[in-house]
Amino acid sequence: MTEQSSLPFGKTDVTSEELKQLIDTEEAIIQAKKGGVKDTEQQISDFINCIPNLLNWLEDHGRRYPWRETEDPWKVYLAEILLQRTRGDAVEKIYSDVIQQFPTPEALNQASEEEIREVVHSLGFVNHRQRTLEEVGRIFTQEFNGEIPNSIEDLKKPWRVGDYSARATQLFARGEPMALVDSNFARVIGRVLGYEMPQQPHKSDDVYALLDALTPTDSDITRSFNLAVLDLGALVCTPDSPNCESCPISAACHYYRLTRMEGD
DNA sequence: ATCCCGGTTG
DNA sequence: CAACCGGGAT
Repeated sequence: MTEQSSLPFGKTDVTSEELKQLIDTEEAIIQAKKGGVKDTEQQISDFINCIPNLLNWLEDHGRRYPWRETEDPWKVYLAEILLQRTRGDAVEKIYSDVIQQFPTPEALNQASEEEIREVVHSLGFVNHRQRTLEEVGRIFTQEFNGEIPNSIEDLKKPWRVGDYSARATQLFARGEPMALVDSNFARVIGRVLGYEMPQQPHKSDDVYALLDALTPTDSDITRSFNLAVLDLGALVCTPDSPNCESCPISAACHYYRLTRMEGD
């Protein structure tokens, strides 16, 4: 059999015909129009046709982080907390230490404040992180019998665990199809579609509606799709000087067409 | 929906 | 000195 392994990137070998069965194109068009996307039907169609390229790019260029090699909800959840407003490379340096020191919610619950502060120190946001982790240990131990909750709502109970971290856990650990919205994601989608992003995209219901519609409703493809957009934003479609020449979806990119007309 | 916060690192 | 796989408070 050629059954593709799910980790680290999910399913990256997909045809655009398959994708069209898994994407709510009608809804995506409706939502895209709200963001002022020009020539909407064609733009969405072009984007979907480029997704296979995007997923192939991920297979070759995607970042391999340890939290992408597991579907253990605890390890994924901890990683998402550490990754809040923080570079992946910085988290990678301390990640194994965190997992070793806090292999379970109970272990975290037993840890001292100084112990927690020390291990996350290099990430910054030390006060945030300390309080969050303390609450995670206490709440998961006392209210959930040491288990990792299996709903967005419950995952958000500890202070400073919001939609992004909770959704990311359900997506990467439980395979629930849904879109993530972070700064990278918003920038990439905004540029490609020519969608006018609000100032805080991760709080916009419209943005979630658009991205949830665009996200393929298959566990392994949702995974690859989200990781691909994330890594594209971090490695190629960077904030100030995007490297459009090496972008796998420039053929469908509204921003790229603009820069070609102005530039060089 | 808007404003503010956070702290190490490259 | 901005940036970083956001979130709380108002």
